Amino acid sequence: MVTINTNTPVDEELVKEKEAAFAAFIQRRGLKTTRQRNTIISTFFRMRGHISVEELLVQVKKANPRIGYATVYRTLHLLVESGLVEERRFGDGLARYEGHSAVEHHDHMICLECGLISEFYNPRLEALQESLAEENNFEIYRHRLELYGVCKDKAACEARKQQKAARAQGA
Amino acid sequence: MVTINTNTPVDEELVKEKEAAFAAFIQRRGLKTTRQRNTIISTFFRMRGHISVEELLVQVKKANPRIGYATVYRTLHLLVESGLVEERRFGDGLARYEGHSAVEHHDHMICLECGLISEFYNPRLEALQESLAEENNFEIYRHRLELYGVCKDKAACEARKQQKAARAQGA
DNA sequence: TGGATTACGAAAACTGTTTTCATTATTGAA
DNA sequence: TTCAATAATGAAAACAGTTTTCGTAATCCA
Ligand SMILES: [Mn+2]
Ligand SMILES: [Mn+2]
Ligand SMILES: [Zn+2]
Ligand SMILES: [Zn+2]
Repeated sequence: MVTINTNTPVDEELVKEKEAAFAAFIQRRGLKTTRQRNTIISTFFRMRGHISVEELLVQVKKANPRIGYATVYRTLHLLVESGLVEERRFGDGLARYEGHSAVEHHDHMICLECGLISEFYNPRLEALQESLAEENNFEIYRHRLELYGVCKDKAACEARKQQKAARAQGA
Repeated sequence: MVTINTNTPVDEELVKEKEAAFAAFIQRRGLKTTRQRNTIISTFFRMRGHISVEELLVQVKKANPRIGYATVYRTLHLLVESGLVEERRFGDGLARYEGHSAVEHHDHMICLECGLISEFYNPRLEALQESLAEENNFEIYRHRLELYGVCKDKAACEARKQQKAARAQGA
């Protein structure tokens, strides 16, 4: 298993690449380059994790308070269409977005106590899914696997939970 | 792999068992037995597949047109709480419900062309997930795995698609 | 630089679901 | 059997997240 580390700082090189890739996409589609879209994508790519529209908007407004959420929604759709970003839904009723990690595809473990989302990738798991699809005469385009449960490290889990509560209080 | 067959007729024995189990749950919780709830659950348990609220309400109204969707929603929540029914979300934005099949837990393959949902269960897959969780110091409560793709049997897939379109037209 | 085209932002609309609230039904005790 | 107390119902309003509308503003190519 590969467990994907989310705590490393954001790689500026990579961000620049993604910004360029998005610019190319905009070009290709005959769309226009705008101040707002640039602000939104450069904010987004510098954030970590699985980001909700709300969370993104808060950050975006720090750079330009006049940007509204319609534009954020619209830009996120473009990011998804460009293939640079994936939409996730972990069952709390809101869409979350993530730029691709180092590993192209990955699945998730979600702690129901502290909210920690761990990412993992396992080739045996992927292969097994393929073979099950094969048996059923089915061709897989994409899949989603989410493991819901709790951290076994209760101390760390509780600490994250506290931290989260404090943040919610302050906000 | 076990592929679960959804085309067999509903087992009346099993339905009666489920109705009894729900009655027991209602009792245990100190809730009241009502005409509406009985209608809703007996309708639900006689339907097959992954049923949306809308689909259920249509059938329920045939037995009692005065039943509103608030009661259907409320009863479905009770069914889920009772453990007799599971809620599913396959990404089309609406909740779907299913009574347990022969196999307690199962995962899904969803055809993006014809909408066919195949159910499967594979112990190796389950075990692999457990071992991945173990490696990550995580305890799984539940999981969801969905494979999205297309049927390889194009003829059968197309036929289902046509049938679906015809049904939508007629409704 | 003009002018067709695209994007923006605020607000309204939409969708699936939940809640409210006045009314009705169920239930266990008298 | 009544009789409350309690819970459930149904219509409509509220809700949350997201999408659409529409008048105005920005972009960008000839
Ligand atoms: Mn992820
Ligand atoms: Mn199923
Ligand atoms: Zn945790
Ligand atoms: Zn198909």
